Amino acid sequence: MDLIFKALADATRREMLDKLLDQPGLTLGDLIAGTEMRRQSASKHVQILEAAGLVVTEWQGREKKHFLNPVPIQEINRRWVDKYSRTRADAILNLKQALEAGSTGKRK
Amino acid sequence: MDLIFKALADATRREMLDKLLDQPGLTLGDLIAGTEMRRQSASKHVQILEAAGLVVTEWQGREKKHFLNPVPIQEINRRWVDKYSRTRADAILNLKQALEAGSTGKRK
DNA sequence: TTGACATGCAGTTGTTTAACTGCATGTTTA
DNA sequence: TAAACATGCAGTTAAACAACTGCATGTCAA
Repeated sequence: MDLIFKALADATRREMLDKLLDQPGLTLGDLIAGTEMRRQSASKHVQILEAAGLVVTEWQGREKKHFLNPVPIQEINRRWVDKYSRTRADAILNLKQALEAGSTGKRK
Repeated sequence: MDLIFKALADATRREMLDKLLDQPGLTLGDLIAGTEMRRQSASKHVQILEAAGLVVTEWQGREKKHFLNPVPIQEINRRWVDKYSRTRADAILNLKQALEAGSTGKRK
């Protein structure tokens, strides 16, 4: 779970996932096309995404095709985001009270 | 958006959010109770959570009460997770083909 | 009004991270 | 089989991060 959150914490990696969502099967070369990034940097990012299970790869000859795996993200949604969406009524009430008290987060 | 993902990337901070979900209004002292962490470290984490909008605070005298704000997490769900949950059929097909080809991600 | 308390802010240090360069390995094609 | 190609792996470096210590500021209670 920690690996997934860490992987998603980087904007470059989120952009990679976006590309793979639109165009499944891109190679490493495809992924860096149009960017300033070196091949080796992108490769490291892919490793992190693979370790988190967010990207699955398949070798075809000398090319490595990359595919987005949406399951871990759905996992986050199910096991984590849902919990906070179902915020209990009293918690929301407390938050509202804090906000309505004119709280700015700054000490008076 | 980047601030939210970065804030969620740390396990300590996710635990803080869990505590605030269960017990709205905890102080900094409450948050570090039972942990090895120093007050100052926890304070830094809270700053990061506040900057991401995940935590809202209210001063009551010399105490600072902390509240979870579920809105940014719901934002992530709406603007980001949904996109990957609605993965297009052909993308899933491509992924399945990659997996069924016995791909281990390792070069043959 | 003074001492205990809750927190903030500044600075230090060790670890992690992300970029790079250089070289190695396996694959296709002429 | 040799050259061009796609990628991997190792090592370096600079920036970001997370923990700490020490000191300052504002609040409560005797």
